[in-house]
Amino acid sequence: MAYPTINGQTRSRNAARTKQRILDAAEHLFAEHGFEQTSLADVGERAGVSRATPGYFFGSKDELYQAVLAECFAQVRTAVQQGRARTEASNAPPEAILAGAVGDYYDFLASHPTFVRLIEREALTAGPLPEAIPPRLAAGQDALAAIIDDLGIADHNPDRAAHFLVSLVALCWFPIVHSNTLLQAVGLDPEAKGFDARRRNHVIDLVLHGVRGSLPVDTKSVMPTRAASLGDDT
Amino acid sequence: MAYPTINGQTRSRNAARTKQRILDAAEHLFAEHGFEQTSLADVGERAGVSRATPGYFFGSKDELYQAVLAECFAQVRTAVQQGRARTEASNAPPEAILAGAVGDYYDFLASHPTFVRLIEREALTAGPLPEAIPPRLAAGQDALAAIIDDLGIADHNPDRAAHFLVSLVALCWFPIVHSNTLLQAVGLDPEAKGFDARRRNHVIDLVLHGVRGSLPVDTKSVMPTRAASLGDDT
DNA sequence: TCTAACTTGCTTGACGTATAGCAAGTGAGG
DNA sequence: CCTCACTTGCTATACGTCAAGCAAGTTAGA
Repeated sequence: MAYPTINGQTRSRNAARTKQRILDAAEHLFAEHGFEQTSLADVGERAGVSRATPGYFFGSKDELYQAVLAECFAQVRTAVQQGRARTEASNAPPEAILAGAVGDYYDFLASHPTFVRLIEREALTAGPLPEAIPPRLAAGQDALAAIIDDLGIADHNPDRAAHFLVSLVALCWFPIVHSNTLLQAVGLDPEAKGFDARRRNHVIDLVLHGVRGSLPVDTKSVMPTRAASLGDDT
Repeated sequence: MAYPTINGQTRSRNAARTKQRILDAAEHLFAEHGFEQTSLADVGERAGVSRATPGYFFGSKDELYQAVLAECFAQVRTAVQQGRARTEASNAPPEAILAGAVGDYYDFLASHPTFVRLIEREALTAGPLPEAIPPRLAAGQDALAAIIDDLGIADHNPDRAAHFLVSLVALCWFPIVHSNTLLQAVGLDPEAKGFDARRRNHVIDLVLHGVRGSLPVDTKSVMPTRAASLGDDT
């Protein structure tokens, strides 16, 4: 009668595991329904624990959210750092490197839709009004700055580089957020086989042509190796 | 002590005006804080009426939201139609037309940030899970489809056109939603003088180069979205 | 090795607050 | 005076948080 569980068995006690389960459940629910729209009870239910356990481990709902965000940003940072390390080790021509980076970024986002949704909500919460910013936003801002720093941008030619970076992110990001609205409305199915490959190539095309101006670009020599190998994704 | 107001004066009663004020207040608050995070009391306060007046005029919170959405989409539709009419009247070359359309679209979004935020929230609410879709989404889907139709897309070569349209929207859309996160992180200030002009040129550049680069032989055929379909659509 | 004392993991109950919606009231203007 | 425009009062519900409690696990001492 102690720890009633799904099948009536007594559950083993394991703080680390439970904490991680709560974190995972929270990440999914926050991404899917937003912060205010997910209750701690929801999180507990999805994690297979009781109402109050999320609060027990994380103190408050806000702190749980912070923890989720932190974990997400940590993922991105390691991904960015890995990508950068690989780039530095390669002797490929700049265009190939750029194409590879764009492709990698696209693949990362496409395989982490919950992250994208989470950040998108974050961006909307950080409204243009100079209201007192909820403390849960600070972490995100800092992490974002760190990532930008990891990318090694912001040194030379800030404005033009910045616009390109924004465009690049936008092109990869947007179809994920709007997969159920705009994409559907224009007849694109993100679930379709090969969609990600086509979209990725389209983005790379746009960015390379943009970077090169009107100069012709040999697209094929620039394709990342992964473009052909990936049929579908997670 | 019936209708206490800001200055203690008796207020005149005017249903239409009050309704519009409530609608405006709701649009702003929904866009700024999201649906769940704005209470009817907030709307009432901002509109200068009492707690329950929004409910009195619109029945329920959901219906108020629907009304807000409907008004927003109506705005977009008229803007799209006006733009299209102007395009049809012009004899400019396809590239100029495309550039003009992109610029118009950018300007519209830049001057309607609440609309952008509203739709962005909507897109996030329409999660990938096949849950029962809230009725408030239906209006958006319909209006969006109508707009696509107005633009005369989806005729020939739907996939390429669709991807270009998505990219175009993404490039204009993204900086508005992420003005306080990514843009700030990369050192771009959307409030700075001339930012919109620079961004708009950047977007037009990217799109034009992309269009030109992807099908270098025949420029006109690359823009069926705009140039070839102006006269006909379903 | 047995067990009693103690710690940690987790649950249930309770309380305060926010809020959507309803119902009854009240005043203005035709 | 009567209807419409609008208000205040009330209720039900949902949720975050706190506190008490209990069981599983751990350590210390015989």
